Amino acid sequence: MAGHKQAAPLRADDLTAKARIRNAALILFAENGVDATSLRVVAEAAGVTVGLIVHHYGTKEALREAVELAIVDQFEVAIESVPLNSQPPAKVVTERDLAVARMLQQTPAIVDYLRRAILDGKGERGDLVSRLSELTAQQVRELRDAGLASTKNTLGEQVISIMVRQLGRLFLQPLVDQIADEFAAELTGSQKPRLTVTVER
Amino acid sequence: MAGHKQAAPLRADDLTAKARIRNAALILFAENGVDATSLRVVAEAAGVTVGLIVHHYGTKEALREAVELAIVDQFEVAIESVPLNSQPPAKVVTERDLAVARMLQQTPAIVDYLRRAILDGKGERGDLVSRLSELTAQQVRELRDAGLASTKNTLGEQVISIMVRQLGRLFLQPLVDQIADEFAAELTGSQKPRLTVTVER
DNA sequence: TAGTAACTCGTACAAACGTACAGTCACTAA
DNA sequence: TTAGTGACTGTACGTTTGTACGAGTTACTA
Repeated sequence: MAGHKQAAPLRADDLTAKARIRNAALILFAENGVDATSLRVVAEAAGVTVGLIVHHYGTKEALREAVELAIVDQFEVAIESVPLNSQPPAKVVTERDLAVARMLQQTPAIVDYLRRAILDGKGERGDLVSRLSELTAQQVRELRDAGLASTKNTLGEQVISIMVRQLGRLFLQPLVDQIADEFAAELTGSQKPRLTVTVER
Repeated sequence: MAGHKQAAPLRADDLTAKARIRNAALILFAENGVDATSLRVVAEAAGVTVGLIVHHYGTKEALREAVELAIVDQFEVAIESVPLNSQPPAKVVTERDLAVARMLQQTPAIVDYLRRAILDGKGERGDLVSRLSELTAQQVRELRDAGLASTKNTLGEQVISIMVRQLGRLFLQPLVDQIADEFAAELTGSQKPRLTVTVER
């Protein structure tokens, strides 16, 4: 299942038109939402015409699917960049966390897209969130088999803990930033507040 | 500034058509987003025709404004339902928190709408978030004048702390719920996990 | 009672959207 | 060379959207 990924580069200058379309769509979807982004502005951003988008992806929904697939891909690549047996198992967890964090920081559009996806998520199986949860669950199972992750809590609880800790802070940051900007005059000198999200029970 | 509010009831059966339109819009905007909600479905939900919406509100943007105004109104009413001098000042804070929490629980559409508003927030002054921040700031100032709230942290920090603690949990809950549903089989017996959001520094 | 203002409806329209399709170009295989 | 295939363009079409507007109805006032 963890086959060799081609990793579909999200950042490069010489890409096929098909990839340029997908990357432009990710950025625009993340920034303005899928509904508010017309295929025409995607085409313009990618330097192609609307017809070509239809040619390559068929429908807008299929383009969205491709964008989400690319996002899951990035997560997989980041996680697999730290193999299970490469380090003392205690370090694998924190290293993988770091790799994902670096990936998200390098492609902030993914964070923005995820925020919207979770918001609009119809909770259907096959959802983007579902796929990421499954990915996380696999990771937890791996760690358990290696005798590392505790088996005291249920798998579901561990998955929630990981994803919410990782994503929750990123989701709430815009709220913090906006408020911080408005009271910038009174937040003298000190850096912007930081969030921590914890899951209990 | 804290004049007598007419409180614009959000839940009642005998309302003017104008109010029914606003309430239907709040619910539908919250559920599907503003862009994905056509004036025609709002009209149907309110039991009127599209023409009447235009007559009362002019544009869709103005209708959205009215919805947001009604939300801010609800917050004000909830806060002012616990007057400053009604109780020992130590209790005023927790009682006001409770009043707001009750209001949000009673009208969950407000929570959903807020989640979307923060997401799409263009960060402009006059925003919904801006207005709520200002409302919170006023509250904090009142408490400071009463000698209750600490003046050790800046006003901005206190506003962020209050709003994020109050709203952050509600925003992340759908994420937790969706994941919890998918691992329902493994979350045997135990209730759903609970979130806590804290702000540092 | 007459009149006027507000409420409500139904229709109409321009703009924007996603999609379909015919056609052009470049390149490869036979 | 010829036939064919995939990338790519431009136009066109049907649908849905927000908005405009005239006409009918109700309610209140003089």
